[in-house]
Amino acid sequence: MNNNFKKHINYVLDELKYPLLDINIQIPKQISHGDLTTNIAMLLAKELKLNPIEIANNIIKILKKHYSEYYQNISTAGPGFINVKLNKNIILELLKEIKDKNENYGKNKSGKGKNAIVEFVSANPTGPLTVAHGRGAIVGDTVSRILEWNGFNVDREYYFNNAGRQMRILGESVKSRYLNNCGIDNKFPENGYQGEYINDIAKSFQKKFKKDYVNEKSADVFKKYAEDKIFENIKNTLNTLGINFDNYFNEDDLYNNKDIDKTILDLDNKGLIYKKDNATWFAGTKVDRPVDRVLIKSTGEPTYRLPDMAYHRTKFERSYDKIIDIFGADHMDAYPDIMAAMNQLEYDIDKMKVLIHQFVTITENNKPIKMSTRKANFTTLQELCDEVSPEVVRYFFVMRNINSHLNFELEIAKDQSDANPIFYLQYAHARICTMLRKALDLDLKIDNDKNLILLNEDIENDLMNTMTNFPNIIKKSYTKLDPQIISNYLEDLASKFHKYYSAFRVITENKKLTEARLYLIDSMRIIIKNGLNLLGIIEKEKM
RNA sequence: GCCCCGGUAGCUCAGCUGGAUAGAGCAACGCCCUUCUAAGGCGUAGGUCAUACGUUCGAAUCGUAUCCGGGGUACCA
Repeated sequence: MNNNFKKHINYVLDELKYPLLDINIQIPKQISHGDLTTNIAMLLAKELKLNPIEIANNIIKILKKHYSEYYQNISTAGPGFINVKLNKNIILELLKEIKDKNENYGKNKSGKGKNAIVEFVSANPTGPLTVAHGRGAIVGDTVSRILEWNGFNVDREYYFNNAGRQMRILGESVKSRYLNNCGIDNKFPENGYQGEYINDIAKSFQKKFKKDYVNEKSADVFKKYAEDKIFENIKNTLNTLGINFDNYFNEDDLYNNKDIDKTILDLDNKGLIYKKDNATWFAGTKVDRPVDRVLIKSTGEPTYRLPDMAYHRTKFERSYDKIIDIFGADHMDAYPDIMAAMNQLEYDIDKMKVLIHQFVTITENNKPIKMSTRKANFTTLQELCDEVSPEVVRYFFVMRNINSHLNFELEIAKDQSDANPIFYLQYAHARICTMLRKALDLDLKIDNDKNLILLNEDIENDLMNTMTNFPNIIKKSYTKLDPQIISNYLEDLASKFHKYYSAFRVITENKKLTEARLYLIDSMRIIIKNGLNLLGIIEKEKM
């Protein structure tokens, strides 16, 4: 309905020869203010230097002339708001859409025929995923789902590097533990990975190969073995959370197919490359970046920035219409250089959007747990999923704004019964299902749309307004690329439902009213289900 | 130093493309289960929206400055 109101206002502005400003439609906080409201008259007042109330009255006059069948009431209020109350039959038509579209209700086609790539997790296979990775994983997957609901074809991509120093240390760490376990004294590598999982991998290696490799000079065998084991572990964890990648992109490919060389060459042709102190530099300062950066070290090894640039190029070359990266705050510094480079290489960087999520702090009994893959003390994402359910984990990571630090109190997350909003949503869904089951037992119809006009309580009107706003919420979560919008909406909807449930009985002696209300709550069931599914959570029919 | 996030009720957070009386949950206190699931609802109490100045008819929301917390600032990823 939002959209119709917007269209109508637009038409009126045109007829009145007012400037066509961006029209902001809202659902008023107070029911008494009507179903929809706009502040357009006040915006125009500023523009035209006229009295806002007068402008509002002019708009209302034309609105009434053309569209009176849509609105029960149109009025101006306060400093110049235009409030409308919709005609009942308009709302009811919108309500019927919910059941018609069912599991597709809320989806739109704005991204139809367009391809999006979402890169997330991208953890190198040096250890199990930590809780900190979890935030990126879940935000990335949920953003992908939001894009899909808005019609995009989405590829989820995981970028990784299985070469380089960290991986070498990983191999050496496993080798050292293996030798120890075989009774051979040796020195553990400096900065080696100390986690218990290293020893687990070493033991598994020993079980498979016995003492075959005690005289092995290189650590490569161990590295490869560890990589496979760790990737298996990572994929299992992601699978637990319902996250599946379409593509794993190996950084190594960029070397093999010469993309790295080509990127340096092309940047050089733009005059952005120079040599200094035996290293190859990117002249960031020429393109509004604060400092120049080394792309190839004096040792001949590239820094991470270079393959990152070459990698992002492939995303543009692969013709994606939308390119989204999910990073943790610790990677903050790299991407503006990459954007600058892409811009210089004449790619349309408006297609690219980087979402930076802030840190996750894990506390246990209010004491922070330090997390480091290299040190031993960290909580893995898998452990967390095992302690609570994966669904609780998903919800926890999405219900906070990604720009805010997330305080993950283990005690609360482990406690399934308590202050956990996910149960509030599930409970609403389950309550509806119970009523529907009872209705079926009583041979009542839940699809009878003949008596919907009887839905006349304030809270019923409020519910219908909130429910039919769901498609707009999906659009908003897309324009803002913010999963939190969905969870906030669902909590609002569930709260209204629980109030309704307490205040009114659905199944009563009055059959017509009962069937109208059943129709209403079944529609609500669909929205809660769709919203939860969008967040990767399966609805519960019983609790 | 510079860059990026955040600072809203005792705690955890919504609200931030300026709008009508700043909202939830938890914790506290008091009510509501003969009636579709009390994992719920209702009520009470709790606020200098970090601070100051500015823009505006109107600022939690925008701008500038300051303070506090987190992150980044490598020829590490």
